[in-house]
Amino acid sequence: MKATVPKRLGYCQEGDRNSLPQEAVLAMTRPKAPTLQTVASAVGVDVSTVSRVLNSAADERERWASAETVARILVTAAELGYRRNPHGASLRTARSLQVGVIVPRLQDFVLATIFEGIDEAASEHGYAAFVTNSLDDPAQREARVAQLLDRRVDGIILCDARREDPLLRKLAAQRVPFVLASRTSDTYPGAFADDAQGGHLAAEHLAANGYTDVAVIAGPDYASTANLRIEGFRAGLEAHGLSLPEHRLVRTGFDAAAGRAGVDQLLAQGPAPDAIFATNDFAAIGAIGGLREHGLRVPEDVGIVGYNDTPLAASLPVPMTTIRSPMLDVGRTAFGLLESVIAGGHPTSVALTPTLIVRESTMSSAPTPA
Amino acid sequence: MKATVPKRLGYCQEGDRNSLPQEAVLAMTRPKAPTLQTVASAVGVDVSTVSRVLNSAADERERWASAETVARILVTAAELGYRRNPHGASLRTARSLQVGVIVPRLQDFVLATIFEGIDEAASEHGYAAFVTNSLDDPAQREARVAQLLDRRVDGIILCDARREDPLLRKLAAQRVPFVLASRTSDTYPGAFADDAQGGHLAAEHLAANGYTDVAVIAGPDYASTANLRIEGFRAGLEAHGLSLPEHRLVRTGFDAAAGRAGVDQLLAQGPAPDAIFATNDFAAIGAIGGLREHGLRVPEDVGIVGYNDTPLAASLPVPMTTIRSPMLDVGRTAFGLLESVIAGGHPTSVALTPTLIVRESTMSSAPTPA
DNA sequence: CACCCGCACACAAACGTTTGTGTGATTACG
DNA sequence: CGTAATCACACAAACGTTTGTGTGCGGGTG
Repeated sequence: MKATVPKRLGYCQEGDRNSLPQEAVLAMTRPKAPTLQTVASAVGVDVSTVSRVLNSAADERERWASAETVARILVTAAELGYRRNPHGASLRTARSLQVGVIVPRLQDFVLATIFEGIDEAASEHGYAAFVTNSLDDPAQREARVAQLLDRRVDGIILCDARREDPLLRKLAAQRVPFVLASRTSDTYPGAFADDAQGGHLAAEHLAANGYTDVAVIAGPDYASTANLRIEGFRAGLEAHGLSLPEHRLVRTGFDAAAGRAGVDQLLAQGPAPDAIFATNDFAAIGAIGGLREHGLRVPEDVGIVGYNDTPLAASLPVPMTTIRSPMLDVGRTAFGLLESVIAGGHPTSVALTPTLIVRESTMSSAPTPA
Repeated sequence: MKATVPKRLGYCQEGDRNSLPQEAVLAMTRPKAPTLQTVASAVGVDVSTVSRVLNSAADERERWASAETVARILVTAAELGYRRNPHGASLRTARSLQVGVIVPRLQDFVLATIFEGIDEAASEHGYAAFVTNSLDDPAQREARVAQLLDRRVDGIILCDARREDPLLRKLAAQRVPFVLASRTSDTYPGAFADDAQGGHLAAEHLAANGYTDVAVIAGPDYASTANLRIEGFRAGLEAHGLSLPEHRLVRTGFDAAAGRAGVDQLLAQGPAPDAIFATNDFAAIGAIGGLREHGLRVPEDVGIVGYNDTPLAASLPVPMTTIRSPMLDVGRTAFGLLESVIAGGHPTSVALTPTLIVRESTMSSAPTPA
């Protein structure tokens, strides 16, 4: 009997199953899917012919069978509801048409969006995409990568790369196809938003609006995104004759709690700055909360610039100036790069351009100039 | 040629590959993974023995081979780095150890968290989980489910069920193992937060704090979550002698923009309510923004209760009262139920209890009673 | 001593594909 | 008209597992 089921899985016994009339049992069991063989014998040809016809592009089909046979194969496959069994195919071809994605945390809006882009592109190209959290923990990410490799994914997209990342070197040594997304590392190819430019835009905007004493609340220093945004921001300030002194830069994290903590740190060191650039919208929201707790108002007392243009930014009590980065495209592009690597190519990284979205959080003077 | 790659992504041609010396090319190619056969001949036994030993629990192994053979198999498998090929296994067993998850949208913090729970549980049980968006669009979700089925997933978790859902009936008729999560529908089993109770808690809290004219901004009516929260809320109000008149209930959506729109709708109909219960934290944040635009302050003029206890809620300028629902557990439980269904069981739905988190957004009178 | 049983394995048959290599029949060509 | 090329297929061998069944051997029993 085929119906052996692992017992350890608290399997509802259903002793009645055997007492039912035969057809009832048959009705309960899922009818097994038609295979190439089913279609082949229905049409009266060999499985190989069916396989070739079904796997060819529409205009290539007649290379493998006569027009009439092609038609018969197509219609019987359709009416039998034939669907290729990916396990058989993958076993034969050693390609799974599956890719894995590692993100720091899927709860993070930015990463979720990037994955949406990856998933869209993957699905359009006949791939399926797995995603899992690494929680930015080296042990966890290594374990997750191992799981993906055990699943025989064709490639991996890493969204949690660090600078000097040993895991990447290991993957490269094992010739595992992979690309990066969101965060850069060394010279491995990947899809990124141009974070330096984003930082630059933020700085220019603040400088142009008369802010002179600006501070930055940034994410952890193992994330290239934070680093590049700071670098670009600093360069932008300097281009306008301003600077970012060390005590005006605090590094906390990417979430709201981190933003609040960042403000506490800044204010503990002296007077409040004119404006704060947070490298993440959520941190920015937390910062606004922190400022309020210290009796400071946005934008009257302190201007705020966030990053990513989360949907929230526009709907906040004080709509927030922020840098919009093309997260969905980062994801789509990353998948494209991975596909190229899988095909044996050596693509180069792609940087997508961010844009500045100006809203009220940096309008202390604009509406009613003092 | 398989190597068709979208040109738009500057894909490096690599004509040089053919000009390299033969060994160099061989060195570039990934060494093929050891199979059962590799291990078997290294040890000097049959593949079947290796398979049985490797697939048995530690204390069951000696049923299949002598202690010495078991040990030899184990160490050679380890030092060869043997990893079972899932395609071969799945082909044979007709089980993929993969499950699919359909969510309305992964960008939504709530759904991302539920998926995290599913993924955790799945991974612990040797399964891998796919997730994709349905965008709450019937055509899209049907297409996604079909893709999952084509991948031969062992079961599906649907987080976007609707009331009277034809897709669910279809799946049930085809005997596809599936469970629901987050949203209920008919009597299909699933894991949910007890949304009625959550609504009740919100109502009780508002009533107990002296609010009498309360309004609700809710999500779309095809989502059971919104409906149950409203139902529970209404019941809670009535238990305290209050009521929810029709014009105090507006249905928009789950995001910040929807919350803003909800406030506009409410205020267009007359005076502002005492308090607003939004069935989602993001909608609540949007509502706060909308209120501010109308010159109303939270909590001085209007109290706000959100839902889900998003991390943001605690760090908002005015920390928000909200209902915490155990999203991660919803995910974990959903996977457990699915596993049971896959094993042939008929589990019953599980409702997890939410808790009220009181913060400043409903403290107009509490700190300084008028 | 004949017998049976359990042990420790081996054998072999699938599962559903893909793809290299036949093979008859028809067509084309010199 | 003979030969070669082409067509329209069929055959068969993998890919790596899992699992039902077979088998020789040693030891215990009657």
